[in-house]
Amino acid sequence: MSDKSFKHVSCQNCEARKDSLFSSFCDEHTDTLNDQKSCAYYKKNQGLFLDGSFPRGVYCVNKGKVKIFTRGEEGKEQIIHIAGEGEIIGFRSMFSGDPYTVSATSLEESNICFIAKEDFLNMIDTNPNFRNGIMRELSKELADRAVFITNMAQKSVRERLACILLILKGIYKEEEINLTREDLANYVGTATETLIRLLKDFKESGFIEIHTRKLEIINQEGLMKLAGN
Amino acid sequence: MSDKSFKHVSCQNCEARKDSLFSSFCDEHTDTLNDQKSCAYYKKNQGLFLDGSFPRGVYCVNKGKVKIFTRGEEGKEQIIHIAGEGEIIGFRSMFSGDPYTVSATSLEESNICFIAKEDFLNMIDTNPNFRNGIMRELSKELADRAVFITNMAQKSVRERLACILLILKGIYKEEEINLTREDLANYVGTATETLIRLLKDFKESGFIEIHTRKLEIINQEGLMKLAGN
DNA sequence: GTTAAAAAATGACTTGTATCATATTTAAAT
DNA sequence: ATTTAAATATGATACAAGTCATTTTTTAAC
Repeated sequence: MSDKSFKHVSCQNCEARKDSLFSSFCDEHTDTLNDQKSCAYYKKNQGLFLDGSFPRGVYCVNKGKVKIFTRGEEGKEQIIHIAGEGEIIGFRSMFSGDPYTVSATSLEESNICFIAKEDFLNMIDTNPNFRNGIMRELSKELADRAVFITNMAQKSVRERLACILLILKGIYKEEEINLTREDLANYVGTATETLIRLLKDFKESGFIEIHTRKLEIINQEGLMKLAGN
Repeated sequence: MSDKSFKHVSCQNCEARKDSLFSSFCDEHTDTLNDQKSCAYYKKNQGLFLDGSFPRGVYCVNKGKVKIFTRGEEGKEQIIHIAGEGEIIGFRSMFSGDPYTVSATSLEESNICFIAKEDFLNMIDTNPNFRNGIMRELSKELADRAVFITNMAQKSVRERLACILLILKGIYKEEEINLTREDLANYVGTATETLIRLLKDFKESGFIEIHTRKLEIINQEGLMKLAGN
């Protein structure tokens, strides 16, 4: 609604920071971060950055959700990751000097802060703790993507949907999962029609409840068994 | 053959180092590296490390090829990457303290050096150039894996085989591609039988020549067109 | 050189999932 | 409230690719 109300968040009191790579910052570093960051409101489906453009800095999600995706040959999206509160976005591209290889778009009304490239790189250089956190995060994501590749190669769409719903449960926590069928299909890696049929099936099997667009997981155990990892 | 003949390679004269992240090392650093590294011969299909075990250091390929893979639910391998000369293997796990999430096995007779974790981490801490190289490499691989995921989700097996053959061309250079049909299938993410049928088809279409087990690409243009990225 | 084992190849069959067409519901706009 | 557009849902059909069974070829072992 009111853009203004969203705009000014202080890093010192930021709830999201506690779950972020900035959580280890001392008071002094936090003050500096707060001075350097700018904060912006994003409405639903607003782009943060586009594949091919050059990175000017990193983004940190204060509130909301952001999809990270690539586009295949015919322009079809493949969602690689959905970032929630506390996640830093786009730092992979900080180190290479190359343009973005993925795009990022808000999935709902979001409040997202921005840190300029030079400030971010300066943090990396001067704060070994932070740097280690970033490297750990890069490694973790690399591992996640190896699993993702393996799931794509070896699991059925049905199994992959179970996997993704569990991942989404971790992101949406107590909230209901709120994605278009198309986005969900583009995350699972299937056709929208197939996804819709499977959701119906999952509902009838008692795994989920469907509240119009929103999904609620009601049998996590069952999904885990189906997902198989 | 003779294990001994393989064993002692000096970093100073190492051809592979020129294509590696160690290429920027000054003479002094190279001498230190040479003192710290140990060198070992691996016969074909010998494991370097296994998923689940704890990393003690990193490996650097002097000669040969190494497959990096995960295992899916029923134990089927999914090859994530094939490392050639000059590549450093297993550094992702250095930063997290977690066990390996992938396994690594030599694909042919190989000569592979080893650098202990503490020595490697010390290089990272004291050599900003090297550290930046490592971070750039982590980022690059992250980007590669996003593309891999998208290809898995959106391309046909036929298209994926074309992609993988082009990647292998980049790794094997002028050598013929020398992988078992099973390994190749586990890279493309398909059944071995399907892969064999497609290879025959590619041969009949004039894309490749098959010399028993070894593959030679004779129409790179055609494969690129088929692969579509 | 002969034998045994592993890898590669081929055939027959089945099925999961994509595609295209169309209908219905929900959300947005006037 | 009505209209329009977007999202969701369902049905019918086709085919890429998996699975299982069997044969042939290659490699390794003795």
